[in-house]
Amino acid sequence: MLPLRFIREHEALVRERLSARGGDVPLDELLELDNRRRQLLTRVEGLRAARRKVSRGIGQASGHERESLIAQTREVTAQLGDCEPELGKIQTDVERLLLEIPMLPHESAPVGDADHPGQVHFCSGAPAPGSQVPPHDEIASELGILDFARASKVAGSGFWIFRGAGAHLQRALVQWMLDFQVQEHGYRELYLPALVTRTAMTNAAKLPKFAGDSYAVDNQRLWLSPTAEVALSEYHAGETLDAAMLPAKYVAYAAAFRREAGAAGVETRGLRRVRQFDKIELFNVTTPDDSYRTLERMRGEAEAVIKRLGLTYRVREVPTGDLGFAAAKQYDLEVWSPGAGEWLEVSSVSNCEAFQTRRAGVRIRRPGSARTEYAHSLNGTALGLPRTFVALLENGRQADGTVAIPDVLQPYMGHRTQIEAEASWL
RNA sequence: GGAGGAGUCGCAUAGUUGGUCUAGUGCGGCCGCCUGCUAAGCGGUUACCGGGAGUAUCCCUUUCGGUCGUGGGUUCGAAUCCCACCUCCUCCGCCA
Repeated sequence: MLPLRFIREHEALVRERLSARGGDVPLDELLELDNRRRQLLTRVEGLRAARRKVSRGIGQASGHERESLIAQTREVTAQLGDCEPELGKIQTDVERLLLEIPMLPHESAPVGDADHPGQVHFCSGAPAPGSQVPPHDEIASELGILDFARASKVAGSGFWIFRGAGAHLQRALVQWMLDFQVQEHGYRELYLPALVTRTAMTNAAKLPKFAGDSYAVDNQRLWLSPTAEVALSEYHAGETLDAAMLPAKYVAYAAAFRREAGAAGVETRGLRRVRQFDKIELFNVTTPDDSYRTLERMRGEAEAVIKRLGLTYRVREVPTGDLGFAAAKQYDLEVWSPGAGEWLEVSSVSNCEAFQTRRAGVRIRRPGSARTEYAHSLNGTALGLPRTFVALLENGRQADGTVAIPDVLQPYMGHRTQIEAEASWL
């Protein structure tokens, strides 16, 4: 969240930056409440100070003097009773509104609405036109490695079951992607809980705004993690980190759960939009002056995965109207799906600056300095598994119907070079 | 799931007949003094959030309020009493 004082003191800037995002933000209501809050607070604090001053003498006093002092504080307490409840309500409301205000877009983020394609930053090569590749779900069912019908019996719509080489290929992807980030880019691997607290969800800025997009459990006390980013951003909550040890680089393999309410149709066919999917998440904690350099580095670390898999891809510099709630700047990485004839987002890399760390209380202290400041946090996918799987099937499909396995994955697949049709399954 | 115990300013602790707690002490950290060097010693300092004021753009100074796991309650007044919840520890039960 944004600091209230910053909003108050830089109202024009905040208005301008938020308008680049579009959408309604309750800024007027917030500022009005804050004004009232400060008036009341000054009054309440004055009364409390007066009460404390008198109250301190009661211990030593006795007799009439004591009675008189108690009567005085009783009077002050009565006055407090008139304004403290209102102050409490206002503070609750201010807090609630503050949570609804998104991160300010960075000045370098291209201005535009959600339908704006953004700026295509880099393209590894134009997709081959007029391709005859069937969509991934057809390829997969020919091979017998993917089963939607049975998955819907088990869990309803939005799920799938991998069989045989399909399951193996996903496992290989997970293993390789983790090893790659650890070995090539110096990441530390974490394994995280799939259930996260309401507090973690709120601090990561997934609540209250996006409550409807996630699954709640145990009377909303816990939530099924919609992304490993939630657990990762809470990992250092309440800690003051040594700035000399930064950046902290974490990689985690985790399932992500999303309700995807109302999503159905051609665009969601097959594996493209599902309610449970695996991904490899990158997360960095940095000093404020290093976060934009880190953003570029992380984009490169995610791109490297796509390159090694030999996929056609592009990088979108996400326009202000399409930024994530907590993101000041964001890159989306998209791979080409020849079967569907469209770009599929397989990664999103964001700099959230201090938006999450302020909520979670992640601070840093620089060597030799007594004071602390908020760290910056960045998250990125590298990569989302199902859509990567789609692209691998469609790009790797060979004339005989088999699918070539990328070189980097072969060691993880028992040195097989291709996937053939699975035989003898029930 | 059941029964006990515990949560205090980085760490360790003191603090329960409610008011001299403006939370003490030790360790660690930081600054300084002393000192061929180091160690020891001596002195000082040591959290976070928020309001006000200050020739101060979130730094700083000062003042006030809040924070003793979290949230309520009792009271003129709560670290201290009561209730709920959270976390950890011990034991029992159950379980991959």
